Amino acid sequence: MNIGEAASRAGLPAKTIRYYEEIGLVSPPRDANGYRRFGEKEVHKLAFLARARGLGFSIEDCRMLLSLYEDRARASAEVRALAQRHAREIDARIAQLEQMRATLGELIHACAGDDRPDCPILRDLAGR
Amino acid sequence: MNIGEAASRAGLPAKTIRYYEEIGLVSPPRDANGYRRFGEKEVHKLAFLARARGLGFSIEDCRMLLSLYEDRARASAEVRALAQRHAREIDARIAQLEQMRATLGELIHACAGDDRPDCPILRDLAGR
DNA sequence: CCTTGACCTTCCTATGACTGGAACCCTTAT
DNA sequence: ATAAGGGTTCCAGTCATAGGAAGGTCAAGG
Repeated sequence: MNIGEAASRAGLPAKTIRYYEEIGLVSPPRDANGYRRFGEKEVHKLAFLARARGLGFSIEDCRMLLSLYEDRARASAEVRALAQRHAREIDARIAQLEQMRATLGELIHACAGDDRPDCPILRDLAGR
Repeated sequence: MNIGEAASRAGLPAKTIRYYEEIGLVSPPRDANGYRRFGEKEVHKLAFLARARGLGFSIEDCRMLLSLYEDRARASAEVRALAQRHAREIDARIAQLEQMRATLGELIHACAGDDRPDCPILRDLAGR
């Protein structure tokens, strides 16, 4: 199948698939006309990537996960460690966003939000 | 004062301040030797930017906030609306990260993480 | 006076993970 | 013959910086 069908089956834009080829995540063979040819295996790999990216793994993590996936002898501990490291990063990002959100919430709460110019949000930004 | 001191007072890298000048967020005058000269007002503005960025506002939001800040007649409602829009975006990002985190947590939980090759994480990524 | 070291300047490149667009080729149907 | 709807490459842009090279400026010390 061509890139368009592979894209819709894997749930990735064709552009992204070309990019993944460029950085060596996939290497579909070419037809005589130069078109990339995708088999089930490649589509499966692309879907794997789409899901891993959907879970927020970086491209380099995905590269690692793919190679672990293709290594039938690897220990699940390695995958688990990678996932745990990633989970901790997500936790940190959530914590940071929640901190922001809390501050923002206080400011919004304190601001009358009417047509008068006094604004605690700007007052806070201007210097606490 | 020169850029170095302005940077440490505002809590921003000098590189970032040059960038902010490039995109028109600040316009410090120059000394005869070509050095940027920062007064209290500019440093204050930079600190304002640092705090707004720290709350996750985009550069364009910051530009807006700055111009609202400098408009003594603006209604606080406008600032409040901007902050609320931003808060909703943060909420959405938190929700997305929490969704990821939950899935990841389940997978990690299901994975023995030992030296055997069977791994629910990879099995899930490979296709549910 | 000269040098040293800490500043400052501009300009160019890179990041991550794509996205958009131009210019051009291939295939199929009308 | 042509038009539509694929495909191809290559270049530029995104966001908000960070890193580094090459060179100008300044105050202090020998």
